[in-house]
Amino acid sequence: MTDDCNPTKPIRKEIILQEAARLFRQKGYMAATLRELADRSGIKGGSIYHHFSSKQEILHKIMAFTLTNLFAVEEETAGEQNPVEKIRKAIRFHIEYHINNLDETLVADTELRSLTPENYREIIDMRRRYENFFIDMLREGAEQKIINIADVKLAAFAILQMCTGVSYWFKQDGPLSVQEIADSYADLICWGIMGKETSETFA
Amino acid sequence: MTDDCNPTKPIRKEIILQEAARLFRQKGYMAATLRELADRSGIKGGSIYHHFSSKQEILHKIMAFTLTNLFAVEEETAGEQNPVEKIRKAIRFHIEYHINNLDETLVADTELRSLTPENYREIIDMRRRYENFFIDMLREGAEQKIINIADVKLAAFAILQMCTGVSYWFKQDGPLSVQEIADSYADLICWGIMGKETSETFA
DNA sequence: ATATCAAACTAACGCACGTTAGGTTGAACA
DNA sequence: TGTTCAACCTAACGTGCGTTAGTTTGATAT
Repeated sequence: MTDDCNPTKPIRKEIILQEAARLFRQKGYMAATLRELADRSGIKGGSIYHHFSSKQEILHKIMAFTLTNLFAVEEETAGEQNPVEKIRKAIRFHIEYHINNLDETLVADTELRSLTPENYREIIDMRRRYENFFIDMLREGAEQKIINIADVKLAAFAILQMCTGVSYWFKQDGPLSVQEIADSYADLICWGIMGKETSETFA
Repeated sequence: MTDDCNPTKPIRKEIILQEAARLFRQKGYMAATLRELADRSGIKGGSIYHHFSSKQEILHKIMAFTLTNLFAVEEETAGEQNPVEKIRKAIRFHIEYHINNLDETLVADTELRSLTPENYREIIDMRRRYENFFIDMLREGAEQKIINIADVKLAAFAILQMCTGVSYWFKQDGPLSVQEIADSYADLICWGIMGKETSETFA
């Protein structure tokens, strides 16, 4: 009987997934080759197929894993009654997860068109469920007259697009911490460029 | 002497560019083949090379053309003194151009990594100039204490990301007009989800 | 010691791609 | 009528890709 906790056993598979996310992010799924992926993972080209049945499976695994993790936003915000505070928490979680998983989240966001029809349907469904969670939060706030936007669906798309965008420009050696960025985004979304204090001061 | 205004003369080249933007948007630059592009343009595969020297040149033309047109935002907002109104005008122009040129703008936004190094340098420079225009507008507003954001660069990235995102979800048969969408985005960016009236009412 | 099996290797397959060379067409001009 | 030339076609080229088949390796279990 082998030791299930043997750390060398399932590691190669995870290295491949991690390197695949990095490579797919840099070059795009189509331009990335399995030979380069194998090289970065420390094995030869054909050996990828001992761990995965196809290039497509690797992409699908990355995207499904990422979206599954993002659904933790539901537990993360479960206790919050105030709609605005709930949205703030969700935004913070979304941004922090994206910054902590730059490669995977960017791939999940940009490579939908590289999925086979079946995989596409599965992933787009998960995406829609995730979007709907944000739409529902906004709708709740709008019904309670706490937030004031004309079209909750449009606002949800706009907000998610904005927040997901950190994966594009964030660099590890930047001056801002993850929390600072997440808070800046949450403030911007809640109060706009006019800011909370400004709005109150002016009125 | 031929008629320079002959409408059949330069048309094929523009058809190819237009179909290329559509095709690149749908499948991505790498996954798009010149044979399918030719087919959609009404000619055979090799004939593309009578109009363009390479697939790469087609991509570069689309991106350079799009970014050049976006710089019209400078003239569009030139007369405006109030920083917030200037930003509103810029946002409206950005969004309207994106909606009116969905394919080209999305390609220009997502295919940077498919450019050769030289083309990449050229396009990324144009992009940075465009981003700087927005950063400068925000800085102006911040210096005049009219807008209230901690990090103008971060805010500019976030705003542009949000606005560029319309190219991803906009459908021609949707219920909202271009102006309604542009105004909703401008309001969201200026006042946040709390809205202008709400902020003033609460204070 | 021997058998087993996951993990890796090597070498090749068929295919589709970007690109090229050379030929065909048909309208414009002399 | 004959010449020219842009626009397009056909057929092929070399390349590099995802994938596969068969083999080697080395640790573990009997």
